[in-house]
Amino acid sequence: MKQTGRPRLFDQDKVIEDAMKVFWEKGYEASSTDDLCKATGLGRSSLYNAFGNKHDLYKRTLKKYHEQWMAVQLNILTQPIPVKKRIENLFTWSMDRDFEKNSNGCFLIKASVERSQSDSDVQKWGDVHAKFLEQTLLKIVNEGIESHEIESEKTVNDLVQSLLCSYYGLRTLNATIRNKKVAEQMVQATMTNIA
Amino acid sequence: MKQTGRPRLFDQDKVIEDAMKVFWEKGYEASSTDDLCKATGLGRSSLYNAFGNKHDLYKRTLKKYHEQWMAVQLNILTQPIPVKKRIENLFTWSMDRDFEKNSNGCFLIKASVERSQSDSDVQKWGDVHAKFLEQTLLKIVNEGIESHEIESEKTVNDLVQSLLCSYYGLRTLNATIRNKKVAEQMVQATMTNIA
DNA sequence: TGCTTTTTGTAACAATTAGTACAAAATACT
DNA sequence: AGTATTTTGTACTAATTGTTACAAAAAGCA
Repeated sequence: MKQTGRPRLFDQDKVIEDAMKVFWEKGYEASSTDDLCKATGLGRSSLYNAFGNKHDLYKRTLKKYHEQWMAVQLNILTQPIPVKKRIENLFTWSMDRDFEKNSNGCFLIKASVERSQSDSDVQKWGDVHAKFLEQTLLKIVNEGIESHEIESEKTVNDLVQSLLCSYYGLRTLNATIRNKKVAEQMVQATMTNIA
Repeated sequence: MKQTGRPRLFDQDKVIEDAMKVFWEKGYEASSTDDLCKATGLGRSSLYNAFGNKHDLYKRTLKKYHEQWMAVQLNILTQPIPVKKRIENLFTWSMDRDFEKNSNGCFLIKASVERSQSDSDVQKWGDVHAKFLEQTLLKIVNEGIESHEIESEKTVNDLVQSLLCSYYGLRTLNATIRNKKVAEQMVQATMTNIA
């Protein structure tokens, strides 16, 4: 179903991705519409015509981020390798992202800490992302218990909650301490909890 | 040593505290100098005359926050009660702060996630606060091991890193999920790791 | 009483902010 | 070719931003 009217000169997905980088790096408040225009290459008219306003565009970036990384994390956690190794891979993968050049950590964590109190869209996507991770971990920890890969006196719930907590802690500390050696120790320390 | 000149009509400490609330709630970028004037009751002249500029005032609030809560946390962790109970108290105390009305979590965590990448003062105080917590935990976990209160095959370091990670994770998740029941479960799950 | 010093209130500054008005441009359909 | 529809570029808005200028006010000291 082709549209009538002048065709767009830009790729919508690419623009959302470019805008995401701006919000990710600077945060919502510190990102000006001018920054967004420059980063996306769009003029103000095109940006407002296509996305409504700054906050609507922000929402699109949150959704896109969630969908992208949910897929990646799900992939890591469903590989045909031992459960513990998969979990460790999730942690080392996150750590590697956190220590890439110009990394700003996890966009959704940053957005949640900055704004979830005052922005229900941020609240929603932060929540969705955390719940997804929790459910996925629950599934594979159960898998590990059934296959006797994981043997623990703790309940499945305790194991999962503790892992989720460590995951968010690692990513937050990586933004604070910024020391890869320390991060690696934390991953190892976390793994001892599902020994 | 009394100063010459017109005396101040305000209490410096009170002003820093009021300004802290603004930065804490809105973040640095979203806090306008007008917000700061209104919250502190000072005119623009007085504020700039006394604190230089917005960022210098921000620095004062970071320092004050660190010093205040460091004292509280240290007090919790050095009570004459079992080590495990002290650690649990640190977690429940933090959780209670996170679920107070209009809570914005830990100011330093929020500031670090928002700005530590681009603001060396935030970086510094976030780092100092984390290191303080780490060192204090190290001291009392050692204490717990020597008194045989804590018996674990894990190294002291692993225990401490895991606790620190869980602490930051809990506080970050409390900003994201905002569910006290879940938070309580996480504290319990964390405590099973130093069983 | 004057002189110095500091604080205070008012007014202003240039720059930036998010968002809009409007006409020209580019397409599809008739 | 002409019309409808959408996108685009330029210019603009009104409000807000952080910061400063300056004179009046309030104290100590001579």
